[in-house]
Amino acid sequence: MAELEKAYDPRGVEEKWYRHWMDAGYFHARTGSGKPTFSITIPPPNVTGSLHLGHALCYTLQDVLTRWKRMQGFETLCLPGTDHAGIATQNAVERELAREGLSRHDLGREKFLERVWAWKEKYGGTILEQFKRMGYSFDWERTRFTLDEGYHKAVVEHFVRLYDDGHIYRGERVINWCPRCATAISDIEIEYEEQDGQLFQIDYPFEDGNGHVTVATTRPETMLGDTGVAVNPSDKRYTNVVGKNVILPVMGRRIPIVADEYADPEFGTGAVKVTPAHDPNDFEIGRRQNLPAITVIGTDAVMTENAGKYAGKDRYEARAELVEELKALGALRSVETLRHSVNTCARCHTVIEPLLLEQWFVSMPPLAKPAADVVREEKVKFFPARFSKLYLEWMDNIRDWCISRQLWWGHRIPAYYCLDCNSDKITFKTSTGSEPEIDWGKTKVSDLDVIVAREKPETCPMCSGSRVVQDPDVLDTWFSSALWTFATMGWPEKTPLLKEFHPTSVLTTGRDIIYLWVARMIVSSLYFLDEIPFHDVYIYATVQNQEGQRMSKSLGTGVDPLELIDQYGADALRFSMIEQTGKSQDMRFPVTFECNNCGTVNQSLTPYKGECRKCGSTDVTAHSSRVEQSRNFANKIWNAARFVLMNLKAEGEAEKDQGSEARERRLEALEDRWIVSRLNRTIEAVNGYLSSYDLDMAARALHEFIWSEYCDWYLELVKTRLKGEDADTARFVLVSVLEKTLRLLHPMMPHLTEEIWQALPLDVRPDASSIMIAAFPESDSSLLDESAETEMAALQEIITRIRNLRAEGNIPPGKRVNLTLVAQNAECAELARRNAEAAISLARLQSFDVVLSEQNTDQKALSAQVAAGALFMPLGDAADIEKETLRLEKERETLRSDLDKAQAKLNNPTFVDKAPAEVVEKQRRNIEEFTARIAEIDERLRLLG
RNA sequence: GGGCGAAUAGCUCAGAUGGUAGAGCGCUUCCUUUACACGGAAGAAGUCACGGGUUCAAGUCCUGUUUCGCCCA
Repeated sequence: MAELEKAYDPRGVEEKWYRHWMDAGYFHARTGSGKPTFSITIPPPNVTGSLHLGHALCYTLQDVLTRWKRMQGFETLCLPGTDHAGIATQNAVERELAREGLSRHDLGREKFLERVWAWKEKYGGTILEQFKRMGYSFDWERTRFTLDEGYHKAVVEHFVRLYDDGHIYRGERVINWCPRCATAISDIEIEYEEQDGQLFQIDYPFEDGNGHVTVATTRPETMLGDTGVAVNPSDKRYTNVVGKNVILPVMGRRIPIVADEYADPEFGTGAVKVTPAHDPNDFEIGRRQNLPAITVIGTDAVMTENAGKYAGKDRYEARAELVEELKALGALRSVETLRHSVNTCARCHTVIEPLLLEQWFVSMPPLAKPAADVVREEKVKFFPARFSKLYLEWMDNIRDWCISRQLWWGHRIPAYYCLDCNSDKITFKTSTGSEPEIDWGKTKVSDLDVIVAREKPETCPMCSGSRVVQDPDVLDTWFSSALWTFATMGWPEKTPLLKEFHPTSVLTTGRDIIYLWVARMIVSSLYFLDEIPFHDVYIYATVQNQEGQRMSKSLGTGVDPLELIDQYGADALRFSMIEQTGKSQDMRFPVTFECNNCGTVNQSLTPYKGECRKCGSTDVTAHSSRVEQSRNFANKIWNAARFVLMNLKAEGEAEKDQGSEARERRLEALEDRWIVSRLNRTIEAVNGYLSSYDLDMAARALHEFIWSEYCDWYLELVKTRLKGEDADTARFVLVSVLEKTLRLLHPMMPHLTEEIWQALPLDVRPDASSIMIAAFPESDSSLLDESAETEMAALQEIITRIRNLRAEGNIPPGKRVNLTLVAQNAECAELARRNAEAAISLARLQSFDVVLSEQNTDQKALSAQVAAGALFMPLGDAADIEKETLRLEKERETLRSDLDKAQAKLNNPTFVDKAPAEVVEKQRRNIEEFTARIAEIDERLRLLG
């Protein structure tokens, strides 16, 4: 066994063990093992992604659960993968093209897709490689990508079956259009942003010239497409104008006033302009009232030819000019500034343009019902539970889902059109090439005869012609992610993997994608497999920076965990994140970066590159007091292990023992019984907390046990014994507790625990080639020892109080002093005598006298009360009488106040009457104790004179 | 406008089922003692956001208010 370094250095160690685990195939889940299974399909990060602390938390939690279950003997699958992320990835590649002065249209669909695949091959694996540095035990042999061949088959199957079952339809709706991304997006991919805007009130004159109605809008340019004005049927003000016409200013179009419930009499003037082509609500009004829809803004956010003289102008330019014109016409009644929420694209924050376009939709309500029920019936459980309410509210008010995207990167919709059968309904571009190119913008797809098929038809089933083209759109990325738990396992094939590992055990994810993803996975799994996709949904905390901003690439607040790993090690990062995850709290995780080149200190680096924001140097050091704290913890464990190993080595060879459990039960020494009892309580706590996803509590329990009990007390208590006759037992307990603790800690700090564990003598370890496949400890209640814990607490109090007296008395650390305990009773005296050696050693005493009554007490002494009695530390002339007097008086003061409070309670008849007997009894004991202590102090003060 | 969460030591946070508030960092004093200075010992520090209520007893339960964050419309 090599000599361990004085301080733990994670570098090298982490890499070494990770490679070892990979080579040994420990991460790989086997089918047919017959063991109970535990499975996770990790939320696939975007292929465009690079790791930030939010990911680090999410996947660390999953790795902890996975490692824990694996050690418990489950056949464990943690399946990794990435998501093709339609818009994000296409954007990234388009940006790259733009730097070459090209657009995707310059390349054409096929060439562009080649570029994206090349880009994916180059950068798409980055985040997975970063996961390896975190130590995640994912089954890399089963890594999936949402666009790989088998997965695509599943997506097509998904679409075709839903279509055949009548759940997918084409339709014209006002959808959310992002002019910058040039695609439709779903309702939940828009974000509301508070912006300063203006509210315009515009007069629409009656066609008969008698007055006008006033409407209000924040988007005046849409008025060019108005085809009506709606008022509430119950609104008395407008009863007699319903059915009359007004003249749309500027356009001069005659439009009717209609009665519709949508108009809110309380809001504004009670009359609303109706623009069916540019507002989803207006679209509904238009349908009900038979109003035409006139599109005045195009997909490029430029006014169309229907916008009259504003045709060809940008939407904002048109707005400004139109407002001027209305002003000149006297139709502009008022303008007020208004802070209102504006819909923006969640990806690029461009203001969304609601447009009337033809899209593919999934009709959600019938699908959502069973998915809501499984949560209501707690077949799928949320942790924390309150998130199920959020889920149910959304599911119960579900709307149809727009699934087509006008992108090239993604799963192309498996819908085909025969050019011959539809020749009269298709508009062709005037193309010079031989192949006729369809102008999809001018072709009304819903008029075409459609063939939805798993594979492209060779010939048209109607006319047997071979000129068949595929729908140009691709599917929403979430449409494919919805299959993640089972498509990754081979669905639609009935694979053994699917049979054994689905439903998965738990989904760990952020609350921001409960709707986007969690809900849709439940829907799909129920629909296609008739089973839930996962039993539990564990929603984890959002990681924020010092200012409470969410960590995100686009905000520039993302912190690359690898910077922290370089500085502190992966185990330290893992542990510090786990220990800080709360149930309800978001998690602030401040990190500062110091540039070693220019000295700049700030809280972020250049996104993606990890460069100093000022000088661009990559020689940057990350600092985080949180991670540092866990690094210190790792070092503490390392050194405790070093101490244990040194002492084993001193004997020449390890302890041989027959059945450590049996030996644990025969322990006699207080500290042995105590530490074994505490360990078993910790094991119980850790298993319990992990079961309920309270990983932070589990981490805290381990931290407390290892540092404050094993290191601070057990190691110290055992030191003298290691030199004596009982060294053998001491060594046994020392090493067996350490060994179990390492296994208990392994899921959180995998590398460190493996490194130490492998250094332990073989005969103190379970029979396993790696700690990661050794059994996870189970609590043994027969080893819990209440009396040892009580006695130890008394001993700890005595030692702490003596140390306190030493500090008060300014006694040099090396100086041994005499000490007397006047014991409360014979039992306490016995306890103290039993543990005299420990007290002498840990409190550095010359002598420790235990007596039953105060006799010949040196007048000049410091004193303190403990549960077992009163401690006296004679100081002779060295005592600082004045200081001690002051201290005693202060203590007496506190005691009196405590006494008064206890007395007041007991004087209250209702308290004595109603409070539980034990609570009343405790107050009685308090009074006795406080009174005795005060008397004691009075006596001391008298002696001190 | 509706919903959810948060407010506890200088900072960041813990505090099942109500019974006199805890940790880490920071701070003060002492210590390089043979596992660890990435350490040890001791210590100071809190009207538990605010107002009502329930209760013998409220950081904890109920209710209202304020501030902050997030979600939905």
